[in-house]
Amino acid sequence: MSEDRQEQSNELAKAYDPSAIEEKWAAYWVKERLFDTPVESVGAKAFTMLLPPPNVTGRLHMGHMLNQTEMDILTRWHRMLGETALWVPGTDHAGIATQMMVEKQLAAEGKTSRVELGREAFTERVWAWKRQYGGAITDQMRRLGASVDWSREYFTMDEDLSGAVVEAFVRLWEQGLVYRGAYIVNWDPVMGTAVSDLEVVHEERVGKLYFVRYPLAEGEGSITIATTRPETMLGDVAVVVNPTDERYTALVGRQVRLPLSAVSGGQERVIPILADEWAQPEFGTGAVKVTPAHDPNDFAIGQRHGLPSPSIFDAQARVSLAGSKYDGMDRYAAREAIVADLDALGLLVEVKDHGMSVGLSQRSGSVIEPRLSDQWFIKIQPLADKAIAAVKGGHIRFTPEMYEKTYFEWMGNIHDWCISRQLWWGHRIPAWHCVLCGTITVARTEPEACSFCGSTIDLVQETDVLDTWFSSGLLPFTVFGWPETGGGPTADMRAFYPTDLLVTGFDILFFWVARMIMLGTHFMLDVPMPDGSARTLAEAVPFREVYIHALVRAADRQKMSKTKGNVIDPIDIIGRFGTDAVRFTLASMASPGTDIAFSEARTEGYRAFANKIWNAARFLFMNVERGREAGYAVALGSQVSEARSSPQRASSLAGDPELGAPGSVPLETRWIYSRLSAVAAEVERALAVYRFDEAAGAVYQFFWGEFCDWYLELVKVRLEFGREDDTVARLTLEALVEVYEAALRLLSPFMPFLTEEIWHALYAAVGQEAPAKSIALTRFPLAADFARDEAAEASLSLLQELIVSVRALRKEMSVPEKEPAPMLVYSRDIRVVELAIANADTLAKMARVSSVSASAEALSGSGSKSTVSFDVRVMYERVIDVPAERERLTKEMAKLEKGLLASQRQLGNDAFMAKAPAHIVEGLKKQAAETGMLYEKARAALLELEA
RNA sequence: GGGCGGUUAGCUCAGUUGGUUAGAGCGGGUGCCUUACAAGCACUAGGUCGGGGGUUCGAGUCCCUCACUGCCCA
Repeated sequence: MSEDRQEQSNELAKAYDPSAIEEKWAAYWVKERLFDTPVESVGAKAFTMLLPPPNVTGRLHMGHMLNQTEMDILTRWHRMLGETALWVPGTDHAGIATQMMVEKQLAAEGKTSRVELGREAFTERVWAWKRQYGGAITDQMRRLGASVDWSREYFTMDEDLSGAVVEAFVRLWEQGLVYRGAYIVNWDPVMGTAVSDLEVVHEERVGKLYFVRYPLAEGEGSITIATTRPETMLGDVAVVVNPTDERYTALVGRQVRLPLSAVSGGQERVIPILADEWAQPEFGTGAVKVTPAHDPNDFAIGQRHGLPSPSIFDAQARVSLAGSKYDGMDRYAAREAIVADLDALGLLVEVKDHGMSVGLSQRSGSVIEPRLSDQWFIKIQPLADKAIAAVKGGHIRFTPEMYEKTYFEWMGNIHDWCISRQLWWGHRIPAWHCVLCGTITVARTEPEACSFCGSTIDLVQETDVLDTWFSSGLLPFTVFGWPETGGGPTADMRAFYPTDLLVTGFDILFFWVARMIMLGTHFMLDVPMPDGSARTLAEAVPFREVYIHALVRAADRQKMSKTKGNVIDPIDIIGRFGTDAVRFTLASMASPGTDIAFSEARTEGYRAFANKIWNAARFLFMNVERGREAGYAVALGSQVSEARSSPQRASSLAGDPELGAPGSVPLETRWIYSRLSAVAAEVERALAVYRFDEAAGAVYQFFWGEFCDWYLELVKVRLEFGREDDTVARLTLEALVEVYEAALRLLSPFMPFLTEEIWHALYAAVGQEAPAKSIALTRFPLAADFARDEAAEASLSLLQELIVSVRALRKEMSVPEKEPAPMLVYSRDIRVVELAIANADTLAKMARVSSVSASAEALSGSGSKSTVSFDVRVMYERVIDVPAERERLTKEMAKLEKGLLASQRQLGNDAFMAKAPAHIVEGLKKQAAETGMLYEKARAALLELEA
């Protein structure tokens, strides 16, 4: 057995090597199904989140990693608080992105195109691709250690989710909230589909503004119009001028001949000159052409004036005009040809450079062609109204709060949502066209007959599919089994809806967050509560809180992009520093509202932190082993130590007479428990408001700055085994292990791998069976688990001040590192002197002090240092560097004087004295007195130096 | 054009409802291979809080204004 334990305690390698431990635990968590959350397991409180589903074509990037790190920290934290923490993973079929990818693949392989393949074969091909490669991103998630419930993993085109999509669509249709019609939409000519407004990105470009003369149909004269798109003139139906524009008043009502519009050798078309508010007198010549089928504004003008809307482009944005010489030309080739022809005819007046905003397809990058076509829309206002009410009513809270403004801004100006896509990969719209009568029948399953004429043979299913965001907008309830069968909510819905929190980036605030709110409030209001009562808006929302995180940028604050070549691959960076270090970096840099400039230097620092944690464990194991050799067995979690249960003599500042005496709990142990309590409180406070940076900062500072830098050093003098009475050593060892174990739990949501590894090793080292399969299944440390001990904190900070003062003095006096020197201490508070004397061992170890003596009088001058609480002198012969010392003292005096004057000025201000709260005045008085005292001491020292 | 942010140490960022002498990490300087850790330890320097004005007993924090800068929407 002891040999076993020996092996166990040596289990930790000398150096921390993340790659050696992370994959092992990642696989273990998945294999053991530690984070599965069956509905039967739901306790009193559930904490539910949905993972923003990555595209099935996706590869993990830093944004995912930030998102998942934050969600995982929260999930692990809630789970450790004893709640049923459910985090649902899944992937999105990502219509356009996936179809585009497979098409590219087909092209690269030189195989037949999508069209040649045919719809059925093509979609089968996409499925095959999905089966083979679609798991890449979820595999990467597993590697990150994301504590999701893999048993609930979904894909948006799974059978049940697809069924829910059909149900949602049909209900919206039945409610009159879906309509179909010919409208101008954003057309992506590369993908050959309509896209929504949100999928169009605008880019500033320098184009040309062409001035073209249109001759009047009758009589002499012409009107010159300005356009950025001369090629669309083939579809012109009018010229408009502003009604107030006196230059053109006489021309309104007359007609022009449209140049180049003749087809098959016929006549040029004749179109009217009309007055319309939309024409801006200051733009170009003040006269503009109207092409209703290829410009949304022109379409509106056409509607106002009852004009026709001839389309002149096909789906690939090629001219489609039988008999025209431009027929079949690409839109840009047509532009060149038309401009050349106009020039030849003397109709091209001028060409100017012109800055303009060009709409590009988010996915394919092609220039959007506004196009008149038959599309399906959702009448959005009724949904938006509820979505606005949900946030206004406080049923959904945004963090940072300012995103509420953005949300309202968008919701207030929302347009109907074009939900149809002319793609093959996606949820096919459940509508059937009757070839006979043209009626559309929308149904849950293929209808037997036309709903209008009853024809049973000529029904053709709609070829369009739904916008990807339609199905993902339904996820908060479809993943829990909506639509309900039998009228009531499903068991999952009862337990998990509404979800508690959504963590996401602002880039999908409108795409996804807003749509979930609209669709969630719309559909879920109809689902009764578990007790049968009607559901209120507060319970219909898809989530109660939204936390919007920042963008991860490259170190130089540039946006990461493939073209710039500055993309940081998380898998690569994980390979170099370990997942825990990368997670910690992201968490500690995640302050709300600020983008993260990802810094490798920081990651390096947090790998060092991981290494620190690692080495602290090795120190611990070494001492556990030493204790065992001396006959002590450390027990973990089986007993509550004295210090943990109650602070001792909370009133005493210092000078505890029993300090260090047999049976008492040493000062630094009381202190570390108190600090542990404080840091647990801080972490809880910070995580509750999504301040990952503050939470991470707090555990970092505690572990490194307090536990390692002070506690581990301080206990070294206590851990002397084999004495006649080694109660102190035993108590200390026990506390050491207990505090460390608690610190591991505190750290584990942030650094799950490292803490898991050490936690198991720790139990092995003390020869106990771990109380859980994973540290993730233990309880999170709470402030109340450990006693705050103000007295111990005050005493220890005095001791720290003494140590730091002596170290600084030694350095100033160039005392050789290894040479101990005596110290003298003076204080008006006798307890301070007693504290120093009682802790002479500690001072010896920490500050190389050979002896501690009390001074009867104040100390100043060379070799001494004063603080508000004490004077201290290091006794050492040395040659004083007078100029250096003079400079230091002069500088110090200047600083003190400045502070002193500032506080005196304020204290002399009657208005301040009259109006400021008492504690501020008192504090300032105390500060002024202390500063004055230190100033006097510095002055005395300077005088002595000059003497 | 409309809207929302940001500007604090050499760099990257914190800084709660206005309150006592503005913090951290990295980087810099000096000294240490101190038996957990050189991926470490100790000590240390470094800031007119973008400019100007205002409110207040008191402003990094609130208001106005200017400059620079980023993002979203049209």
